[in-house]
Amino acid sequence: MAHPAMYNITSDDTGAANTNDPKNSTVRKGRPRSTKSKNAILKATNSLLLHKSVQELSIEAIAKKAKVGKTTIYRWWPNKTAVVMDALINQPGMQTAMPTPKSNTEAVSMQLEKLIRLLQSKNGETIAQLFSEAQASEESQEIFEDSFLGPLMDAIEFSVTEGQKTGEFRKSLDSKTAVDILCGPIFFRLMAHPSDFNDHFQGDYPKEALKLISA
Amino acid sequence: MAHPAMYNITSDDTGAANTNDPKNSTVRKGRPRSTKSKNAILKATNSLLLHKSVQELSIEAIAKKAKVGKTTIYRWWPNKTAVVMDALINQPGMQTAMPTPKSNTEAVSMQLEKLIRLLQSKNGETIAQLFSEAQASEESQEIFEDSFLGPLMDAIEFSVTEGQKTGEFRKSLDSKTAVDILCGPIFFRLMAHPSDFNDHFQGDYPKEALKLISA
Amino acid sequence: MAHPAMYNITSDDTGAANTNDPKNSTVRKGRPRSTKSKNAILKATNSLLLHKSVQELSIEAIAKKAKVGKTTIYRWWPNKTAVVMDALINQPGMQTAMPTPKSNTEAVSMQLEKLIRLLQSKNGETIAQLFSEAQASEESQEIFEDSFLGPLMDAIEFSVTEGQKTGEFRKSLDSKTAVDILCGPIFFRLMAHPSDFNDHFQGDYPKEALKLISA
Amino acid sequence: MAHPAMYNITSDDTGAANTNDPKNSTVRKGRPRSTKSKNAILKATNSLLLHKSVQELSIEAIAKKAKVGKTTIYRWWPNKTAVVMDALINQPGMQTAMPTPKSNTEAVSMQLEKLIRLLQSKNGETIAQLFSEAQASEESQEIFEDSFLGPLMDAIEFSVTEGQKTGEFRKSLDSKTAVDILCGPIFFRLMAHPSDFNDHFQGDYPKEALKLISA
DNA sequence: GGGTAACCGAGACGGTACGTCTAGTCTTTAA
DNA sequence: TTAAAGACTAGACGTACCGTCTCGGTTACCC
Repeated sequence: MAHPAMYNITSDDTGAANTNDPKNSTVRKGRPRSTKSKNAILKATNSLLLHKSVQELSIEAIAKKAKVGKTTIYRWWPNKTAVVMDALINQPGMQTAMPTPKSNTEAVSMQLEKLIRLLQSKNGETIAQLFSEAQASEESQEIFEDSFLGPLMDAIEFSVTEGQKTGEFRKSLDSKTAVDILCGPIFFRLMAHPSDFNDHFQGDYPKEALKLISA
Repeated sequence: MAHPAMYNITSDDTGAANTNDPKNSTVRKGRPRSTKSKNAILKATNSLLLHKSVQELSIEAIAKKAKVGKTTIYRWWPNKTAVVMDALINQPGMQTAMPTPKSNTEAVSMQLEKLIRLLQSKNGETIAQLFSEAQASEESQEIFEDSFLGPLMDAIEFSVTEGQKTGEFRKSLDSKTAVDILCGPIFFRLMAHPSDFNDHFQGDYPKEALKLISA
Repeated sequence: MAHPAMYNITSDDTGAANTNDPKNSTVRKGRPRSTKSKNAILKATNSLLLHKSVQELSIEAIAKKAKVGKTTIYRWWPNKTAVVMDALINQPGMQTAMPTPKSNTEAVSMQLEKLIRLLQSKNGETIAQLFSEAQASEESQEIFEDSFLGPLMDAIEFSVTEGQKTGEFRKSLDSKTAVDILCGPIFFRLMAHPSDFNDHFQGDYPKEALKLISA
Repeated sequence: MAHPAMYNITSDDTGAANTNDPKNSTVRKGRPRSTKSKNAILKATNSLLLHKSVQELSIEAIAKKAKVGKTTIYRWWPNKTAVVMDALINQPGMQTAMPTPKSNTEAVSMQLEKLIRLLQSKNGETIAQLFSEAQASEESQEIFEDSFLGPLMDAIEFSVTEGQKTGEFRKSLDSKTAVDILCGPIFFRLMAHPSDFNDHFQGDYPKEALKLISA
């Protein structure tokens, strides 16, 4: 992963390296990355996503809208998926914290509900499209996994294994399979029947899903 | 759906209209569709899919490989998804019949096993890519739904509702949700962790899945 | 020139062969040429020429407008130039006879006036475009020469040589050069400054031109 | 005339704008036009014209031969006519200067001879084809007029009016008509009887033509 | 304060593929 | 045999983006 900024989620790439610590081994010479340009790019991307699908989006259009050179985009993100991923994550109200749960059952339930809520928003469509982009290229796959799917699944898997230890969930299930059983139907419905997604999944599914894995 | 051949699956479009029945109101005038070209196109598509993803595939490349004019492709299929879908379905050994099951439980089990087997082959990747293409355009979505996903899901849903009537499966589950619960994890793993797909899903999943919906 | 109808001007190709004389050695078997189609093609061509240039015109468009198969056109005319040439000539009021002139001077004058009148009509533009088409292909060149330019120039050349014999025109000029001198400026202005064509050429030019060659 | 380079003849478009004058309001941003590509395109065009007519020539073929993207051609020239015109003019030995004439009669004679010499070369055919292209489209017409025909005719017209003032040429002729009379026959023979062009026109015509307008 | 280095915008570059168009040919049924 | 209909191969059209490059300029750090 040679890209300098690694398109990672929350870090403020800019300026961080140019601290006043003269011993910092990663002192950056030259003109620092422009926060203005970065923000313009992410903002333009989000704006374009309101009317276009990820697939319809072009780097060229983003650059034009953001009044930025194409090279500036390519310098910091390896491909479209990375830009969109970053734009998505940097939306306001994206990193809402969860209240600490009382049990692992409650934890999983809350996590599923959060996921469903996320996918029901306008962003749901975009995420489905990113998931799709990921099928086309190894590189996009990795980004989607690292930035979105991985953390999400890891958190759920953690709660599941914990719940298995406490006896809340049955141990016969492989924890990874359990996560597939919990999350699979959600993504599947999102992608296969997007119009039905909101209808039935609202409050019902998490409860139902928990039954599937509870002891 | 204005396309003449409607990219439908098994029908032999050619010659069928020019029967000996002179009263046939749909007598086709003009030169009939060339079976040779049709086959060349489907064959070329399958051949190219061995080394390329659906997204990398281009109509131009298919036309070149099949020694066919681009217009001939555009005349009969509305887009790439349709061509690939058709090519996939017209592969040898694609329409294998299933033995009649003894119970609805067995029926669902067999259907899931068949699906998993299908997705484990080289075609699995292609299907995942078609599913992805479907996210990008309404038109592709429709084709994928009509030609692949719809029939498959309908068959499973039928077995599920039958099983609910006989008491094999619990009635608390909406039949559509049940299908999502059965199929979702399969597709999810295929797309999210393709490398793990073969490992764990072989024989285990269908049994496990059945537990989820059985009474 | 293997084309059966030879796209020649005035002959009524149709029916002529299928006379009632059974001993006619050139009896045509099979379905006779359709006069209806022929007329439809020529009419469609003329109609399309009202809004399009010869270059913009396509065989396909003519066939469609005339409700005729493309093959029917290709069977009887070798190319677009031939069709347009034929359509032009078969327009009503195209073969107006000239009154017999009193002198060769008058003959040439009348011929030039007729030519100018012809080129001033809507057909003038079309003729310029046919002249242009002729530059692109040998075949079109031949058709334009045989059907339009040749006869016209021959007639003028005849009058010129006659006039040279009678002493009306000076003999120092090669008769072919004389024709170039008489006609060249007309065509040149038509093609180089079409907008100025009508203005100055109306009645002036023939008189002026005659001075150039008169003894 | 929105095209940046205006396909004009002799100017060296490249770099010219980036002079050392810092106040130059037309500072060129971005990567400058590639002289290499420009030359490759013109060279390829000339090379292809040796074996093809202008009409047979395709932008695609030029791009391929010049190893250049099609867009690079479309960026700088509005159409095929413009490219060919530019290629023609940028040939070596195209802008040969004329010796200063002693009289207007001599001037016109020299101009006509130069024109005939030009049209007798391989370029003659190409020019006839460009003249033809110009009949088909308004845009091409303008380019041909501005780049070739206009300057040529203006120069001759100037000599004619001068000659009329000095009494060398008769004043009864409108100067524009005079130019048509001088040049028309040349172009007419070139286009109507290209095979006869070289034979008769060599040295005879200019003298003959001058008689037509001399006092 | 001059030098060096990485950044920035703008936009041209070689390419690939798009979906449309037309050419001229071929293959069928009907007249 | 010709006509009509329309499918066929072939290939150019002009456009849109791709990811790279090449300019003139800017903004930091370093000596």
